[in-house]
Parts: sequence; structure tokens; C-alpha cells
Amino acid sequence: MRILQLHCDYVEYTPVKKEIKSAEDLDPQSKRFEEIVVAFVAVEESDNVDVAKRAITEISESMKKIGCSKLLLYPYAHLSSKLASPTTALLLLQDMEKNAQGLEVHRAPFGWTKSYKLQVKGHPLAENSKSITAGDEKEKDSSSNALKAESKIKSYWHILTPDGKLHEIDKFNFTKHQNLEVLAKYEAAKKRAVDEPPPHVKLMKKLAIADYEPASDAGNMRFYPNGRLMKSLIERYVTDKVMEYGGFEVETPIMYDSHHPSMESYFHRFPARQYSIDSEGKHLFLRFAACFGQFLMAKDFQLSYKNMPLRLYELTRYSFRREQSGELVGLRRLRAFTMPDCHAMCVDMDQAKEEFRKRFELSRDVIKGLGIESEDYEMAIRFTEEFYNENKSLIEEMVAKLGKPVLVEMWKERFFYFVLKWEFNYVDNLGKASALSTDQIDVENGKRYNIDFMDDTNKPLNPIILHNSPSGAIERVIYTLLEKAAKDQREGRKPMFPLWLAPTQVRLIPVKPEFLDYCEKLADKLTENDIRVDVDDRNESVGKSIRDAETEWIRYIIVIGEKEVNSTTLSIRDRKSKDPHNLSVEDFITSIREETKGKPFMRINMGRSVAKRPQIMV
RNA sequence: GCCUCGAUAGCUCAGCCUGGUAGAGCGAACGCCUCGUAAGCGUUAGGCCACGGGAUCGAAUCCCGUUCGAGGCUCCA
Repeated sequence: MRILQLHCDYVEYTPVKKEIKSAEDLDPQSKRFEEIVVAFVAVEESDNVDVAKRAITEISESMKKIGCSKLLLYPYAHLSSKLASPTTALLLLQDMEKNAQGLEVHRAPFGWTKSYKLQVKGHPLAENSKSITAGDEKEKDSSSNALKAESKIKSYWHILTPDGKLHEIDKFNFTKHQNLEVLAKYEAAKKRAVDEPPPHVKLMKKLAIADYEPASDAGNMRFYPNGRLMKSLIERYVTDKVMEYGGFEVETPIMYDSHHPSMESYFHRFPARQYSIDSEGKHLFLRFAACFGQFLMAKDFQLSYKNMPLRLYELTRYSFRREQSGELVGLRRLRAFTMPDCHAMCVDMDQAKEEFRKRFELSRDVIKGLGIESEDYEMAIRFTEEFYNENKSLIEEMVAKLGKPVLVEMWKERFFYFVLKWEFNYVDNLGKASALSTDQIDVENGKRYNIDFMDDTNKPLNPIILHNSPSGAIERVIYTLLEKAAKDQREGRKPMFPLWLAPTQVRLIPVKPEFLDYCEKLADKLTENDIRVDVDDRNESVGKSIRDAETEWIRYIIVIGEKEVNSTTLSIRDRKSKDPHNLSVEDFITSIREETKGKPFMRINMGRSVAKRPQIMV
């Protein structure tokens, strides 16, 4: 706890507006006190009731020395960078107020922005600062309920290896698992050591994929034609995969009434910050996930155990979370993002577990199809101790399938709505981890949302609900691909996208304008075969055209001149191999179709003519 | 919210410390070149130096304030 104590001639303050949800309710009245000691107090994360008691004792002792018995406790966050949660802080402040014996104590409201004015006396003891921390002595039994609630969600971290053994993080040998170590430190210690923008930010601009939009809010990006194309393809791919698995695609509203009873209770269980909109007396908020839209829909379905598992799927464009401005970097974390969200309502835990396995496979398959290999991500599994003890085999089976150690977070008691959750985390070039695919077993919301189905004895039951995003946010997939490419680049490999996602797959470069006709015909033929091709019809030198194509990461570059026009083979410059090689048009088409098999196709999104494109980024 | 950095041509940036007519590269327009696997050549246009104030004979440059942006910290009293 940090305290700045000032002996004042007078102090006055006015509460201006509430800063946090849990702010105290009160009349925002101005107050003025004279001949008073003002104690600015910051409660820190390790503080407890004992610290509060010692603090108030120390304050009153020093007040005796200066002969003042009037005290104003003034909550003041800015004294520390390791603050306690607001709940705890308020509690301890109230404690201090109560335990101040022989003093006239006032307390400025907690959770409000306040304007204030004070005049500090000129004597040597008028200014004084203290720092009080929890000593070696054990926390006493008198800890408050809020503190107990906090310790309830204390996490126990481990590493689980494919042989089913749990290891202490400190004792685990991370030599062969450096990214897992980064993830473990990142999660368990919440430690980060980054002070530069991640490399994908430059790439997303240079490749004309996405950019910041200053006229919007932070974290709301603009996507240029290349970026929009990539997003469309990924969205189509993920949606196809989920439907193949059995998902029913639906669409639900992006804004909800925060005073609707189903919403109010959910709010407390999902503490993301929202965007809100006031309209015609209603307080609306923008959805931060597709959960409630689908739950409200499922509630109105007439369901029997025969319909289960019921898999509802929505690709939310967008979900909104008002993340803190400092967290928003490039495409890693956004305030508006596209999230594939698939819920499965299951009759019981057995069916939920079976479904859970299927979705684990689905997610692995989807991620792989997106060009993210298993060495690119690290898995984390989180569960309650009880669930682990009853379902060891399920958890061990998943780790065995992944074939490498995973990070484990275990809770003694269930605090969140799920009993089991896993996610794949990509660890980027700066050592930041972000979640891609994820799935959860939710044992709470079936009841909360009054979703019920009839079992085989015609008795209504609430389903267990799985929450899965097989790929994670679409924007984050692009971020991952760009960060991977940046790593390739740094390590001397040529960066590129998976062929099916490349904005341009093939570029034709005529040696002279007279070969343009031939290029057009060839481009027609490739387009007919679902290949994204464009033609560099600018009047530039061949060298310049090739250079530009290379900087756009175009996989196949084909120069068209006399030789090609008069033969059936093409000289193909393949970004993957060093030397140009010759192939017939047919074979070339076959090779591309082979590599992009099973993936969606869209035509080029900036027109075939390179000359007619606007210059988006240099 | 706090801290740090930034705002100069369409883009990326130099100039600022030490005040004295606004610079480069890329891009664009126009022209020449008609080219075989990573930048051919020339000419031209483009700027209220974010906004407001101050000191100065004189400010992109120094001082104060504002706005906007990026990054970091803090789920923030």
C-alpha cells in the first residue's frame, strides 16, 4: 500500500463521473474540509486487512505528532503500478475508515473521477509518504469475503506431457520447447518484455492488406482489396469446414439491450468491456461474442434429445470488445473482429466429451489448412481439479494427439462458467502469445438461458454447451500468417502466403506490349481454371516488373515473349524453388489445382490489369 | 487514465540542437527507351511544415497550450 500524506489548510473535491462499474453510488456533491490531513492511498495487489490495519495505525501516529485529528482518506491509483482489484481496494479502504480510532475520518468516493483543490501547510512534517507491504506473517483468518473469492480463483500452473505426467513449471526442461516456455511465462507471470511494434504491422501495410483508420476508433481497421480477399477466403474455408462437421449457420443481431434479463446476468460472467449505444431510451451494447445470440435462439427451439447435439454456428462480423488502447497492435488484438463461433448443445457430459473430441480434430484440421503447423502453436488446457480427476483420460488423450507438452492451468474450484477449456496459442516474434482455436465445456449457461430439451422420459433438461472457435478471429489468422512470414524473412527464407490465400497467384509479364494479347488469352484460360492471375500491362522494363512482383510475394511469375508465344511451354519463376522451370500450360494448371485442392476460390480482387490499380502502399 | 515518442509533398523520411526563400527517395503526370527474370533515362507538378498562442526584425526550427496518432503501463480509486 502506498500513501501520500499531506497536512492541509483546506481541501475540497467534486466527484465528476464514475470511472469504473463498481464505483460507489452517491450524490456527486462537492465537499470541503479545513485543518485536515489528506491521505492519498493506493491499494496494491499484495495488500490485505493486516496491511490496512498497520497503515491506519501509522497514519494516526504521525497525525498525533502534528496535532491533527481530522483525516480524509482519498483513493488515489496513480501512486502504484501494481494495483489491487477495485473490489479489494474499496474493501480495505472501508476497513481503514472503520479502524481509525480517535480520529474524525472522511473518505472520498471510490471509483469516481474527482476534481480537487488543496493547500498544503508549510511545516516540515506536513508532507509524508509511506509504503506498507504485507510482512512475513501469515494472513490472518479475518480476511474478508472478497479476498477469499480472489484466492478461490488462484491458478495452479503445470506442464502436461504426452505421457500423461504433470510437471512443475519450475522443474520442467524447456530446452526443446522454447515457445511453450514463453507461453508459460506469459500466462503464469503475465510478464511481457516488449517495446516495439510487431513486424506484421509493416507487412500488413506494405502488402496493402489492412491499415489503421484514424477516423474510426482504435482497433477498427480498414481492409484493402487484398486483405478483404484473404478474409473472404478464410471465412469461406472455416464456414465450409464447420458445416461439414455439422454446424447450422445462423445470423444473430450485433447489438443487445443491456437491461434484458438474460443479458444482465451474463454480464457479470464475462467481464469484457463493451461499446455501448444509447438509442430511444434504451441502453444497447455491441456483442462481444455470438454466445447470447445463439443461446436466445436455442431457447426458442423445440428440442428433443434426438436433435442433440445441436450445433449452431455464426461467423460474427463483427464482435466488439473495447480492449484497452495499449493492447491494440496491428491485427493481433482488435476492438472489432470477425469471429467464427460454434456452439454445440449436448444432452450430457458423455455426449459433450465425444463432441469435444470431434471439435478438437476439426480445429486442428482447420488450423493446418490455414497454413499454421503444429510447431507454430502451443496448447494450453485449463480445468477444475475435480474435472481433471474424473476425466484424466480425455485430457491425456488430447495431449497425446498433439504430441507435445502443453501448459496446464488448474483451479481448485469452478469460478468461470466452464469446467474445461483449451486453446492453441501462437507465440509471435516478440514473444507475445495470442489464442487462435479454442473450445470450452460450459455447464452453466444452459440453465441460465433456460435452454431445455426433452430426454427419453419426456423430462426437460438443460444441455451442456460447448463453445468453439475452430480458427480464432479471422484477423488474427492473418496476423499469424504475417508474423510467420516475417520470421521466415528474418531467417533468410522467402516469405509467402499459402497459395490458396495469395491475393495474386500468378503474374504474367509481357516482354513488349505486343505480347499483351497473348497474356490476356493465357489469363483467361488460367481464370477458367480457378487460378488468380493478373497481367503487368504497365510500360516498364521486365526487370522492374519482376522486382515489383517479388515484393508483392507473388508465387508464380511468368515472362511472356517470343519464345512462349511460339511454343506450348511456359518458363515459370516459382517463389518456392530457386531456378525457373519449364512446364506446359496444362501441367502448370494441374500443379496449382493440386496445391489448392479443397480450398475455396475467388477471383482476383483488384482487376487483372496492374496498370489500372490505384497505388495503395509503396 | 498515466508515461514515452511522434505529426514536414500521395507514401517513407531528412531539415529542428545552432532561427534567415522547404529537401531527398519512392509514387504520380508527361516524354524518350521497346526491353528476357529483382529498380532504364529525362522533365514537371505536389507542402498554411497538425492547430492556436507567445517571445523575436524574422519560426518548420525556441517556449506554452490544444488536437490527433503510435507504443508502453494499468482490466486503472
